Amino acid sequence: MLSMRRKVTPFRPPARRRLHEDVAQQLRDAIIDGRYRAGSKLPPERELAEEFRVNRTSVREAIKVLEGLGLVSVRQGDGATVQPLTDASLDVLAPMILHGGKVDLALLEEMNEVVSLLMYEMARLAIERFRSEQVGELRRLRDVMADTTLEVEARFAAGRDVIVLLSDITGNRVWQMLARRVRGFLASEPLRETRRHLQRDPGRVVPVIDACLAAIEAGKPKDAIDALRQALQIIGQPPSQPVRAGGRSR
Amino acid sequence: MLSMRRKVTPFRPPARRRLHEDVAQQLRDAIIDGRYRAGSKLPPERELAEEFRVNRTSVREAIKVLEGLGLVSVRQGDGATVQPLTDASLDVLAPMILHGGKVDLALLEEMNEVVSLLMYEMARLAIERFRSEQVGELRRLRDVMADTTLEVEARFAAGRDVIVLLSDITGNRVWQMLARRVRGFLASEPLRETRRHLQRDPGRVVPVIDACLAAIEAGKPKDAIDALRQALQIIGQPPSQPVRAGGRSR
DNA sequence: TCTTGCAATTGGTTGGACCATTTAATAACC
DNA sequence: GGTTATTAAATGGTCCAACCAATTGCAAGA
Repeated sequence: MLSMRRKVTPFRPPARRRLHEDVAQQLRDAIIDGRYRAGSKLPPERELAEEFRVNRTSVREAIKVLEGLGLVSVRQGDGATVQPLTDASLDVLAPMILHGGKVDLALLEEMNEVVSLLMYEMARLAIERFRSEQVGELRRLRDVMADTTLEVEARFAAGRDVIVLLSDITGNRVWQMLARRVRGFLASEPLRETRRHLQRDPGRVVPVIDACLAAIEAGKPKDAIDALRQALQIIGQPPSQPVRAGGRSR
Repeated sequence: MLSMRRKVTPFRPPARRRLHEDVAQQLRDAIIDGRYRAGSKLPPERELAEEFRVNRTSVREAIKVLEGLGLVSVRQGDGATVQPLTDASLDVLAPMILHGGKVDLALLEEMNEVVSLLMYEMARLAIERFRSEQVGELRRLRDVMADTTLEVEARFAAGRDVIVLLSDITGNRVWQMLARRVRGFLASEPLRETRRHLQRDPGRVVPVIDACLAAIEAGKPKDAIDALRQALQIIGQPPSQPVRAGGRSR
């Protein structure tokens, strides 16, 4: 039926990164894993530098990143104190969901509750403020998502772009910023890996888009919003069983 | 009638900050003000160091902060490229709303649309999942917000704590993280200044809380949610005219 | 016992040197 | 002349060593 197309470009981006990024990621994961508890202190910079076999500068830049994520609080003379994960930036959510190679399904579902509610409200506003000249781009993205001859990742990317497009339609800059953060979040490696694990299908939401487009063209935006609400019931809940179609063995 | 109590402690925390924080803030404001356009490049680190009269290290740490905020993208060999503000972290929203001493009322309203919808959905879930032993803390916060003998800022803080409390009641860690970010956002200096400018009243939402508490104790959570929805109409929209009562001249 | 002051710890800053990557100008080649 | 390889300049990344500044705890002294 649908041929699961192999990756055309099996290349991985070179893992060559900046030193402090590597250090920051390791420390970040250590905090997420609970190896450093909230309230406790990170080892002194000089000590970390020695352990990582790296200059103190790199450690400092790494800690600066952690501070920006709200994972630690740094005070001169005192050290870097680990903060509760609930106080951290949403940017750490992705590595929290997938850490140690395991998917935290409970957290994934909690994330789903928030994101789907968020996206529903945003889409609702977008439908109310829709202007006809914006329909073309939405239709184009829909076609990409539905095209099973394309790579899975490209189709997912189109789905994420729909989110950004809807935010642009709202004409609200805060929705625009939020949507772009959500896009980045969904495009992050941990979330991709999670989707691979759950074997999600990018075409899942195409019927919803079709229903909305049809309703809008029929001049019945209310129906489009209803279709969205119904979709929440479907998309909001991860399938209890992995999708069966086209299963890959690994 | 109600005596606008003067500040008991007129002390300001010493503005002694880390160098790179100051540099980061200046650069951040420059980007927000449009002095550096999206797509253009920041001056080289060495140049900035000279201009700021600081060491290159401090400039680097500042740029690292900007990178974490998504304001610039740094590539070795090439410089630091300014990113569109829509791609930045929500953490820059506060200084965007109040920059150059002026409040961007349009952006403030856009923020309000998003935040009030967000908080409404979260509160709705909280009401559905409410457990009786959690009512005490909510009532305590309500009393603080209603107590006009307290400092205005303390009453606002209680209001922000309500948000966090509601997120805890949902039992959803992502709502918890989101609520704490919102609290930090609302507690930021630009937002405080904005509230001072608009002369907002911390007691505004007390009737809403009372209505919800009453409905919950009456075993009618539906009514509580209805009260919330009605409150959206009131709170969601900033008053077109500044509040008249107790007006300060300046 | 309490206060004061000192010293150790730890983050913050500096200056300078050198490495790695990117870009553009330049030279070599066809 | 146009294309490709080379080189050099610009710029961020890392390292080193030293010193400054804030915090904390301990010890001496009142």
